[in-house]
Amino acid sequence: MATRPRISDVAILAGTSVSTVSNLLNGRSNRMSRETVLRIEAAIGKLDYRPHWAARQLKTGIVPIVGLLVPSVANPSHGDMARAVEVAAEVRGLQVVLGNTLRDPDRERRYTSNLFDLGIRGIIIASSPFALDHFHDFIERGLSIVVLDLGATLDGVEISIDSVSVDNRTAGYLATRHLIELGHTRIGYISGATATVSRQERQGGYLDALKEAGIATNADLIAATPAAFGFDDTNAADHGRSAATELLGRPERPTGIVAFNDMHALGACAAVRDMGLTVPRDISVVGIDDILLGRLFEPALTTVHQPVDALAEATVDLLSRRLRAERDGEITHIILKPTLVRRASAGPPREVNG
Amino acid sequence: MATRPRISDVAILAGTSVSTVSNLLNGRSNRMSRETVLRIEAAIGKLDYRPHWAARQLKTGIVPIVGLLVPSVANPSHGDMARAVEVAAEVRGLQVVLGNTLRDPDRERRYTSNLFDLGIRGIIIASSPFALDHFHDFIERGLSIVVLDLGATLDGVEISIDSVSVDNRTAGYLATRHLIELGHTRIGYISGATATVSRQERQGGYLDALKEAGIATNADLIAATPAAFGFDDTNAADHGRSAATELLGRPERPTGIVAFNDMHALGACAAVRDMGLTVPRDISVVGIDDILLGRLFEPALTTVHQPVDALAEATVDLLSRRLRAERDGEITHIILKPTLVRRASAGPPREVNG
DNA sequence: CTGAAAGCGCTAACAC
DNA sequence: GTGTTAGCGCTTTCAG
Repeated sequence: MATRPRISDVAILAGTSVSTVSNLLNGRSNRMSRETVLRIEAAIGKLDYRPHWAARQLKTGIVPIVGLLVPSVANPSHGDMARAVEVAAEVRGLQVVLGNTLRDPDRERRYTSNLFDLGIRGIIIASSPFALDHFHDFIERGLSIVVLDLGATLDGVEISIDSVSVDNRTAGYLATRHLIELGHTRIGYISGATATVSRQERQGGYLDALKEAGIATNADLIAATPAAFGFDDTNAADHGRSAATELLGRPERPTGIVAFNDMHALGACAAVRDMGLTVPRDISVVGIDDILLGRLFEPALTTVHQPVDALAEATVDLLSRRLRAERDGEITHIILKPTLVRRASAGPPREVNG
Repeated sequence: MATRPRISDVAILAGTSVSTVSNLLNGRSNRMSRETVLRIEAAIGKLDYRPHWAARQLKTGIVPIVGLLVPSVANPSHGDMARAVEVAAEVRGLQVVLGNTLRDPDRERRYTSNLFDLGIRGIIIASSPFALDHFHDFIERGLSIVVLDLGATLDGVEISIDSVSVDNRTAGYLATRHLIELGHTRIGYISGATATVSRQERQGGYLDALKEAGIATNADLIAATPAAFGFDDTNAADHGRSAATELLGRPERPTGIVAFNDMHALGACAAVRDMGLTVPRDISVVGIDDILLGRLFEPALTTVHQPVDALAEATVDLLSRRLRAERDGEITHIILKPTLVRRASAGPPREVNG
């Protein structure tokens, strides 16, 4: 187990001092001659020297790691988001540590606290949390947070944390308008048990589209699983199935369903089948997210695409700039546009069909 | 931004010395009086003192973080595994840092190197790698590795790294025997482009079952996507679909298909539909893994269950004991038993049916 | 049973 | 443009 080279070894080999090497390492190459730079670089290469992060951290307080809090990576859409975040972080020399919060504020806090103790000063919350209060003291102690997947408002008030998200309202709008354009007039909206901001927004877009088309909204066409149904993110599809089953059991059932997300949509398709009906012949279903699996289902899921890679990229960029203190003060909200992806789960309503 | 309490603050408040506090913190409470212990604990509680990890690491070289390398968390089965590993690690006070390797040895090495530089000395490789050579120098430098999802042998030779896996051979056997018991005699086996150990093992179990039943094996009934088809883990279902399409296009096509994993099985179901056939009426499909999504599909996937939580638990336990140097020398291979889960994607073959 | 003191490897004043 | 040096917070010998 060869002992690793230290900065002093580099200095000796390069025939210079430790601080000069340190200066170079920290981007202050202008303070020394071109030749010195070359000598030091040669020495670093020769010794395969890598700075000791803990030692550096002890001094600077900085760790090249960011935390990523997701409800549950077991949910394919979060898994995909985690993958995208990791790619974006990697490019910037950051490692990602993962935490599944199950949307439990206690877990969120415990995780954040653990990460904070490790010296981590940047975390990404990849879900729209119910509230952010429980992070406030960490923020005051120097933690930077970027929320991924959240509108710019929380409970109607402007939030004071950087955020990146897709335009959820437009997403709900596009999904709904697509059904309207296909000829549907009785369109339902389903979601799971968790009252997230994005859910409200998507529902808002659904209502917008109906209004625009002059279709009266109807509370009977909106269904969500009850809170008692359990944790939404691990079993999102079950939530969708349950909500859709309820919706379809009501009088004057809809001919088309907009689901809060693709997993719910997939569950809704299962519910339609459960009743002996067919998608899209009897009931059309449109999801939101565009997860990979949607293409695999029969029928392939019509959905609204969320630009996952771009979202992740923007999020990590925002966070890493915060960490490098390049941006002080001003809160940034980045909102990306979703796009409709027409596949096979939505078609004209049956009445019009025949 | 209140400055955090240090060990000396605790010592002062407790009316003792820094080293005594440190001794207590490091489990050497026997070196001091009961009273001292109490006083120190009170002080720690009062100040809400938490040791500074970087400082500790600088001295001890230990970081309470383990790395987790998966091919791609975007793959639901890996996502679920990552979730399980994280839960197991959390219990032991360990954080998990995530890396998607895409099964690229270069990426595996780069990741490992990054984590090593951070002081991380334990990593879990949650996939059966092709080879482990590129980890050897890290192991020599003190890295502990546990491979999750790998048999005890690699290319037929006993591997010298701790491993935990399901009994892949039995998994393949159970899936195949199920089809045989249903009356199938022309049974195919499909897998993706990556020649992992687990794939070979599962295929071995498939062959075992055929042999046991006195059914001649037939190379025409085995299909895998070509390497050129691209990365298996992100698009596992596409691989399954492609391999199944090929298999079903051959003369004397099988009446039942065993897929290397559930994603492939789901892809195979899609392939069956592509041809205008029905699962399980025309073709039965059995997967291996038991991912959550399998229950959602129509028909619900018959599969072989892999005890994910137990696997993760065993893996983290092994690793954390290595890290605490509780186990020296002896290599451990833990192999857990899979079980068949009968659902709806496999039934009697059509000939027997009518 | 307790405490003083020497670093772990690095950074950033500050002095030359 | 380059080098000296005082710590960052902790652990751990080693003396008392």
